[in-house]
Order: sequence, then structure tokens, then C-alpha cells
Amino acid sequence: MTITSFQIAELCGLSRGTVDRALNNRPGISPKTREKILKAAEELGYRPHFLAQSLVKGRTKTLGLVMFDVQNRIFAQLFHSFEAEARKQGFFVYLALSNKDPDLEIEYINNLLDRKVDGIALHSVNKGKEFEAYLHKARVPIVSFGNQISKQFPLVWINDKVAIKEAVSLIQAKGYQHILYVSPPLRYKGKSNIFGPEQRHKGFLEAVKEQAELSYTVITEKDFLAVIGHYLYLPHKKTAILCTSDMYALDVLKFLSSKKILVPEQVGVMGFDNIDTLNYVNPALTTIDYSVDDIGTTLVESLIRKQEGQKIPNLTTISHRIIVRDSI
Amino acid sequence: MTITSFQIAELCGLSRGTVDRALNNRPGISPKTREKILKAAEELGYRPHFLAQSLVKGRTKTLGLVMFDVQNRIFAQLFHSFEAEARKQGFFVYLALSNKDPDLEIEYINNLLDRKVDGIALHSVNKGKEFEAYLHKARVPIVSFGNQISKQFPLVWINDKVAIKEAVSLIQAKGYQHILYVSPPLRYKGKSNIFGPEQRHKGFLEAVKEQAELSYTVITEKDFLAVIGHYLYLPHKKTAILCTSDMYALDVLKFLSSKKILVPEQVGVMGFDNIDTLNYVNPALTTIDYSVDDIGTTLVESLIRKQEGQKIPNLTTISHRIIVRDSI
DNA sequence: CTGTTAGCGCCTTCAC
DNA sequence: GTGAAGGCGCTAACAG
Repeated sequence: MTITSFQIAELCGLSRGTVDRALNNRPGISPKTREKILKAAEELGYRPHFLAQSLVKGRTKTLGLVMFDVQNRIFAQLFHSFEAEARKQGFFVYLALSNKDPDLEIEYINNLLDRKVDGIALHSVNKGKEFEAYLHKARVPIVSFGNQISKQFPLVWINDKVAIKEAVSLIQAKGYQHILYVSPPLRYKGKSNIFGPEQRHKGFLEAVKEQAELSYTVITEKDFLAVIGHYLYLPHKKTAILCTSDMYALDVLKFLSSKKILVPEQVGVMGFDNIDTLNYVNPALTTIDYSVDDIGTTLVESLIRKQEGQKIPNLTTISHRIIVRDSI
Repeated sequence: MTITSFQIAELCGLSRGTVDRALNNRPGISPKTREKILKAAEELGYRPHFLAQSLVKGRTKTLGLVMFDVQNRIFAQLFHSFEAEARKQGFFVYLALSNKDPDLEIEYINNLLDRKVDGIALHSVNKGKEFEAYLHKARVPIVSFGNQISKQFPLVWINDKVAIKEAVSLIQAKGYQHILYVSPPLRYKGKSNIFGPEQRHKGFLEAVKEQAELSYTVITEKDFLAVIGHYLYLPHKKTAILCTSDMYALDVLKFLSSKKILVPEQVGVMGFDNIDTLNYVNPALTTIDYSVDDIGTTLVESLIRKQEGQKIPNLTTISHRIIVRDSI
């Protein structure tokens, strides 16, 4: 049998209204009866009914986090900080994994909305006017990360363009003459939201345009290793492989190792994200680091602020930096 | 403005009761009016209010998953399968990370209970009579994994004892004479719930007892690398390092590599869990594999079955197997 | 077949 | 300072 505020009221010979005042620290009640009520609540082991509270208040103290998956350590870390910050603020989080399936993503968002979450952080695969219109109908704050949805929705992320440009500069400075740019998501161009990868791609193209000496190949195949293998056997210039995620870079390193190709002696490799897995691989991977914890924390803060009616910036840029290690 | 079943009733000139029958496919309504209502609902874009529904039904279609963290890939994978299975069954999941903090774990469980989740899967750090009594008061199914709470609560996990025994057999068969057994959680003995590590430890002790030729050292220090370093410089027998988690094994491999100690030539190393990170490290780590996906799926199934009033097994053992690679 | 009623447990005016 | 009443949106039992 579950204890309701009514039981307390009965026990104390008071009304539910008064009990509520005591329980929620509201004025208009004598210290004495407040004491009495709180004591009774304590003794009965009273716990407010969250659903009933939410129903009447219209707020659930719950946030939704929708992202691709949690295979890539960077997103696991993101969740970690998101969850920690949410907890600090008294929120719980629904973690929904879309597996990059647009329909599933919509289904999840629908469900989160039905469940009246107070905000949604979204790494979207959907995009377009229709999707935007859909999101606009949602009555709760939505902030994005990774892929921008549109200028209408706040984005918390790094400056992908600049980051890649810096990577290219480094590669060029190290004397490389050719770059294999590995970004499989680009093959979804026009199909799903790949804002982030496209930003990086743009940055890349701008950078190589500025460096006339650099030639390049953009690899978007899912089986990028096969393509890389193909290029490496051609007579070539000093080549670096620039991967838009450490996950790809790890596969590349493994592949090169299996082909007995030395890194960085024969070919350079660079990653992106600085995931903690890199601690364990050889050679140490040069990559781009940023505080994914800041992203998680900022997402939560933005969501809560916006829900409280405050203005939040449309774009929050998290800083990044290149970490030079041994692979390039 | 949000659409309620009342709006539909008004629009159709019917009562909410009738509308409800149509919406929930219940008998006692003419096909014609049902049609009419469903059409109206469609047009208005009606969505049932989840909280109100849950409040009256007493079920929330939500599961809680409480675990240490998601740093260790094995738990990230576990969440993946848990979430996927939950979604299939129409459930959402609250993921709560205790960071191995007993108080935080309790706080989370309290919150989940307040939120009336339909079940909780728990990798507990708490234990003891008091904790059990506390959990028993919970009106929802609770199943455990990793660490058993007590015989009263179902456990879904592998047979840790047998797994370690098999590992020792392998090590012995490979001609090793000394084992450094690395299990830092053991130092929490008596303080927090380390059922899983203790099972492994027991299995280990039984196994070495059966193999008189094998000597061993149990390392429980947090800074286990320092201890390992110490032992390796002593005159010694052919030594293998048996780690109770791939995470430790990765650190060990890195440490040995930094000391220019060759694996397996100079010392053997073995892990536990077969996390996918192992794909990227050298030498390839010999480890113990099991289907963590099965664990996640089974946890969800058990929770739902139990909530539906069915009996569920007190112990579900997931099979494991040793994967021999290059490190031992 | 359909409408009415009484909750689920809590919060929030409005009177007294 | 306290009580009574209405409502959040939906469901379920009971009438008609």
C-alpha cells in the first residue's frame, strides 16, 4: 500500500492543502503544524508521487538524449558528462540510440515528446524543412550537437572547419605531399544529415586549395580500407591519411600494420576526437582533441536554461587543439 | 494548446468514455463511431498523454538500468543491447551511472522507484541485509548482473568461477609456472559488493590448488602496475599475468611495452571480457569472451516477464569461451 | 452501444 | 493559518 499525502492529512487531522504547504515549504502555515506534518511524513515513509506531480506541474525533470550509438567512445564520454550534469540539476535522462536510422530517430523523438521530457539533446540524422517544422511543433527546448539541424536550433559543438584546416596545415608542415581524406559519412550526402562531416570536408577543401603543393583524394566509401590499399600501391608522393574520426584511424592503423606498412615512416595517419582508446595503440596517434565533457555539460545547461525561459546562445563553440604524437 | 481526448469527444459530440474505447481498441462500440473518432483524432493530431496514462494504469513502460559507468566498453555494449530490446518491447530506459558510489546508487534507485519504473536492472555496489530489505520494499522487479545481491534476486551473468578456472588451465598448459592475478576490486572486500570479482577469485584459488606446480601472487592494489613491475624484476619462474578485465590487461600491455618487456616471450598476459577495443592492440590479447548482448537482452526479458507476473529463473548463466590469441 | 461517475495523487486558487 | 473545491488527462466500472 502506498502512502499518499491524503494519509498524512488524515493522520494529522488536517486537509491535503495544508499538508501540501508543509511538504513543499510554502508559506501560510504555522511552524507547529508544519513540524507535525513533516514528522508524520517521515514516519510513514512518504514519497511524493512523481507522475502525479509531473502531471499537474507540466514538468518531468527528465531530459532526452538522442544519438547514433555508444560504440564510439566519444559518445559514451558525452553521455557520461551529460548524465552527471543532469543528475546534479535533479534531472534524469532517457538515452535513445537511433543507430543512424532516420525513422527510428523520429520514433524516439515522438516518444520523448509523448513522455513530456523537459528538453532534448539531439545528434540528428534527419534534416530538411519538414523535419524542422516537425521539431518546431515540439513544445520543449531542443539543442543539437554534431550535426546542425538549422540555424533555428542551438548547436553545441566544435568548429569542425577550423579544426580540419589546422590538421591540413600540420600535415603540410610535416612535408607530406598527398592526403587521403577519409570520411565515409560523406556518402550520405543529400540523404541524411551530415552537417558535421560536411563542415570538415569544406574546411579540408579550402585548406588544400590554399596549399597548391598538396594533392589529395577524398575517400567516402564504406570500405575505405580497400580504397586506401589501392592508392598505397600506386607510385605516389609522401602520403598522409587524414581520418575524420579516431575510429577510422584505428582501422587504418590496423590495416597498415597487417600490410607491414610502417607509420609514420611510409605513410602518416591522423585521427579526430582523441578518444581514450588511443592510450593503448601503437604508434601513438596524432589527433584533434576537444572537451567532450564540456559539450555534454553545456547541452544540459542550455536545455535547462531555455526551459526556464532564458535566452541561450545559438552557437556554442567548444575549443579544440591538435595533439601531435607519433603517427604523422 | 494540447489536444486531449475531451476535445475529440466534443468535436464528435460524444463522451470521453466512448472516445477512450475507440482509441484503445476496446469492445463495446459501433464500427461507425469508432471510425469517426479515429479520424477526428488523426486530424487533430491527438497523442495520448503518457503521464496521465501511466498515472492511472500504474505502469510507465520504463526500465531503469543502474551500473558503474560506461567507460568500460563491455558496459557500453550491454547498454546497447538492453536499450534495443527495451525499445522492441515498447519500453524506454533510464540509464543511471553510479560511479561505484554506494550512496549515489541508492539515490538513483530511490529516484527510479519514485518515477515508478516497471523494473530495474542493477549492477550493484551495495550489499547486505539492510540493502536487501530496502530492495524488497520496492514494488517492482529487480534483477542483477555482475554482482549478485543475494539469492533472493535473480542474477543474469556468466559463471565467473568456471571461466577463471579454464583460464588457469590454459595458462598451466602453456607451461607457465607463476601467475600474477590482477583484480583491484578485491581490495573493497567487506566494504562494497564485489560478488563477481570474488567468484573469480575463488575460482582462481581452487584452480591453483589443484595445480601444485603453479605458484601465484594476488594483486589487489589500485596501482597494480607498480606491483607488477616489482615482481617482474625479481628472479622468477615463467610468469603469466591474469587480469580480471581487459581494461586492466590493456594497461598491463602498455606498461610492459614501455618497459620493453616482450609479450608473450618474456611474460604472458590474459584478459577478460573480449571488448572490441582489443581489435586494435598488439599483441592480440588472449581473453574470455561471452555474449554481453545476451545479458542485456535477457535482463530486459526477465524484467518484463516478472512484471507481467511470470516466474523467472533465479539464475541465468550466459556461456563463455576462451579466445586464444597471441599474448599468452 | 453510449454516457456518467469516480478516481489515479498532487497542486493551486479561493474562501473562511 | 487552514479547509474546500477544481483540475491535470486518462481509465474503468457502472448505468442506461
